[in-house]
Amino acid sequence: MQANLAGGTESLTIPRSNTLARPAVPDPLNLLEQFGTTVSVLRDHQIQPQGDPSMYVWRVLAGCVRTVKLLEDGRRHVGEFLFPGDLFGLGAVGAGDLAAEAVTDVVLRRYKRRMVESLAESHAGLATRLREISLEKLRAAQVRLVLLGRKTATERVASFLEEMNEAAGDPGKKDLALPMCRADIADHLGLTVETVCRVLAQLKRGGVLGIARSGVQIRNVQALRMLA
Amino acid sequence: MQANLAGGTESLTIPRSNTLARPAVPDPLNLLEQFGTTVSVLRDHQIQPQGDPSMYVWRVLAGCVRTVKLLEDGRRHVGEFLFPGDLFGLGAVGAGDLAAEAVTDVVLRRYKRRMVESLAESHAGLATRLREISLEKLRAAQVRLVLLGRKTATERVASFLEEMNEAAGDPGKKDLALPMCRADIADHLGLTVETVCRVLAQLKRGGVLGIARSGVQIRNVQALRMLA
DNA sequence: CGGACCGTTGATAATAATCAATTCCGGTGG
DNA sequence: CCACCGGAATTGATTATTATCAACGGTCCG
Repeated sequence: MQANLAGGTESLTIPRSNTLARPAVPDPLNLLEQFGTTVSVLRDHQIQPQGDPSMYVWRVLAGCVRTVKLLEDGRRHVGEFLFPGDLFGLGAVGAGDLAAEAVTDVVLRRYKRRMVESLAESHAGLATRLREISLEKLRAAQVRLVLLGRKTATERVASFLEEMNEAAGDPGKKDLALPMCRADIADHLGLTVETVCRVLAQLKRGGVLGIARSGVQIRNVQALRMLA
Repeated sequence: MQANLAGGTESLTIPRSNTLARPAVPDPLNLLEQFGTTVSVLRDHQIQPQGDPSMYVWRVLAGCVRTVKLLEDGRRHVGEFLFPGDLFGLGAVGAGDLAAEAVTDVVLRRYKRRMVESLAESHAGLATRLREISLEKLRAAQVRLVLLGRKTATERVASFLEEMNEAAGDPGKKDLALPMCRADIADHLGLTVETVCRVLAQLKRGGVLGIARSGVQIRNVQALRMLA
């Protein structure tokens, strides 16, 4: 299970910006572009191993990435799902000794950490932007701490679907693709696969969702928000 | 429940550094010092309310602070405990719409957010330091996500005690003061007060701990580490 | 067409929550 | 200084939620 490198594929659309709208102003992250390398990784293959000193910072161009921590006894934790536009590996792969793996076939842009850091030293705008991103991730982590610490299984699943739906943008569309498998979702929410299935089934019975193999149809946005 | 301001109390020792050793080099955080105001807050009083736009960045000089999120239905989550030397409020009070409250009587140093940010713009060293701190908090949050998502009650309590013990420094001393009440610990670990008590009692029966009202004595460091 | 893997559903067990007393301190006022 | 009050801590009994164990169905892929 190693990363599969590939050249080519230079320009790709990046539909999802991981912070708020930022219209005309050029994103300081673009400063990195010229120093990046494009890398492709096949589905379920590892991008960066757990416990690595993490020489690189990555940006997702296409596909979906998960960060994973495997405990000694086999328990697994999925930290976050990353989509096009998202950065990871800023601090020990999103911080905390996690591995990064491709959920789907993935195209990534890779930057040398040293280079990113020296560039940030000399360019205040970039440094600020990186700090913003870290804080945004911190904020997200805090929200998830509440989720894992105090929410029920149903609330967790509902919150997850909401989050994925917002990440997908397109507020009109109610067909939500879920590229990750149930086990990934379970390990992300601190539940078991079975519980995730049961909650989904229950939401379906309640008319809130339609369920397909790799996605859901949101039939009642209101109800979902109430539950989350 | 409002913050009680107080002048005076200019210089205090700050025993705990919130990152790794940093010997002769002057900490860029000291740049902020001249712009800070010292504030005292009484035990259990609020330092900053939940949902505040958070005009200030704070540093703990003495005492213990908790960040708290109260859900609509009364469920409570304690984000982190902060000790002398620790910074909070960098992004919406440690990020994520949390309130900050004094666990004990507390002395704080307060800095205007705008000032911190403009200073960071012009001083790369400070910007880097702030980014380091954010990443350190992010790392800690990731570890806690695994804890809340995948660990048992016993593992959570053991991990918590270890963490507090390390934070307290002084690796020789085995008497660990716990300034926060059981409810704070429970809400930090995603458990109930009763479960925390029961786990502590069980650890005591196993000879791992001695228990006092506001602290524990660690009798078997090995065992505690195993459990965590 | 077959097989493996993922998802789903069912039955049972375990962990932690909830409900309910009771005890233990710490602080206060007599 | 001591008795009392009140909140926090502890312990016990029971319940609820979710995990675990097990079986089955469907679908995608070779």
